[in-house]
Amino acid sequence: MKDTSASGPDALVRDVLHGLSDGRFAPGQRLSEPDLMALYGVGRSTVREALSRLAAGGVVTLAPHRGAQIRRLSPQEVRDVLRVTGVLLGLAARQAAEAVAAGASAADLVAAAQEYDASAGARARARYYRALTRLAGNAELDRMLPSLQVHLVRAQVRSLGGGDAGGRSGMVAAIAAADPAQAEAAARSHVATILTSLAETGRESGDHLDRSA
Amino acid sequence: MKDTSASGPDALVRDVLHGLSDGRFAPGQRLSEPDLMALYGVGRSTVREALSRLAAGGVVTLAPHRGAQIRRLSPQEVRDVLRVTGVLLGLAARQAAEAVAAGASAADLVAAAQEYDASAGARARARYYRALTRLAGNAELDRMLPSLQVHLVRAQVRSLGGGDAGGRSGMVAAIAAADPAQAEAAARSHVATILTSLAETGRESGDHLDRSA
DNA sequence: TCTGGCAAGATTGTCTGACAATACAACTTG
DNA sequence: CAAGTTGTATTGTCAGACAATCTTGCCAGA
Repeated sequence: MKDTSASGPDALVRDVLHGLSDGRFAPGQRLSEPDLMALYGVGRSTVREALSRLAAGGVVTLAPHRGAQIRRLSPQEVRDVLRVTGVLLGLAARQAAEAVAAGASAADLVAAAQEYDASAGARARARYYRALTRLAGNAELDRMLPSLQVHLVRAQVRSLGGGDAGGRSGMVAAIAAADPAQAEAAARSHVATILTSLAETGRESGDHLDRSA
Repeated sequence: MKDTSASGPDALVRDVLHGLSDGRFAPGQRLSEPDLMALYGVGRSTVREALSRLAAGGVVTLAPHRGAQIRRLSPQEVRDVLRVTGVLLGLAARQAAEAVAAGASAADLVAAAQEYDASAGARARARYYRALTRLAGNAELDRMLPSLQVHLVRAQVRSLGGGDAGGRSGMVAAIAAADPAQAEAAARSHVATILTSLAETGRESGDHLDRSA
């Protein structure tokens, strides 16, 4: 209903991801093929392809003969995702700093980071990450990072606001200063901070129970 | 032709992956849907689903209206893959060491590593990695590591034999000794060694020239 | 009343056939 | 020989169909 601009399955995938951000889709929700066919006005092939891609990206789980549902992350899995995110972000930061040391400009990244700090929107975040991975110039990272379902983490733990901009800005500063080791360390400690703050809020406010189907 | 044991698309995906190991499929090779239909005796839906999964895993590239072909990695991309592999392997080693420190047994991992050193076969390697990720206990890592196209790297650079068992054994030793930092460092230097040796052989024997578009 | 099994319905997995859209190849023509 | 045009092959998507499987509600018996 939102973007009908892209080609078939892509539009569906993107809309589900957007829907995750703005609350139209919730973790645990079932996605039956007939529903999606009616909702988007496409055939079963297209729905199936889109679900397949979402499953490959880890956004939905696809149990045989039981359909697809938006993946719900246990607190343990959230921690796992964040740890993986940490090292990959660390590598991205390191390679970005190396690129700056080799003469690349960090201007785009700095600008995107500032914009992200200011708006804290999904759009700004996407731009920020894109600037980072582009500066890092690692195609493989580019392929892996989105599949790290930051979407899901965010959708499930609302407490992750725009906070801790300090850790991020420290990382960006290290990149701009062309200090690979420092950049990687900053990225890791940034994610580690999120991890510990997450553990605290989880302890005091209880975990999220979503009213699923 | 090999495993017809699994359910439809899975069998196809696995056979293509196996074919990459034993040379039946080569990077750059085109995979047209009619051919695969005839080869495996399945319908287009199944072929399409399998290709979709392979593309999601980065094993094949899927250009619109131009079909699928097995992805060919440029030297640059090989380096990218290896760097990502390095940090992820490092995280796995770290978490495995943490698990050992928390009381888990590294016996399975040690056994699998020895077996791998002895046989250097694909089977042993798979078992070794599985033992490692299971010990690490990080579901996300488990999901990401296979999608790292180490298959492609191996298919493209033959020089990656069973060599450098030293780096691996050092890593396993650090895990067994429950030393997370050392385990991660060992994993990284292990992959770094592979990377530099790769750069050398590439320099002396000429790189793979892909007449790509 | 509660529990266990059973049947009906719903959903998915896969196949077949079809048509439009696009890319690649060969051919014609100036 | 070069440029444009046509033809063919392949892919993207739809529609319908059927078997396999899961889920749900119901019924019989203790």
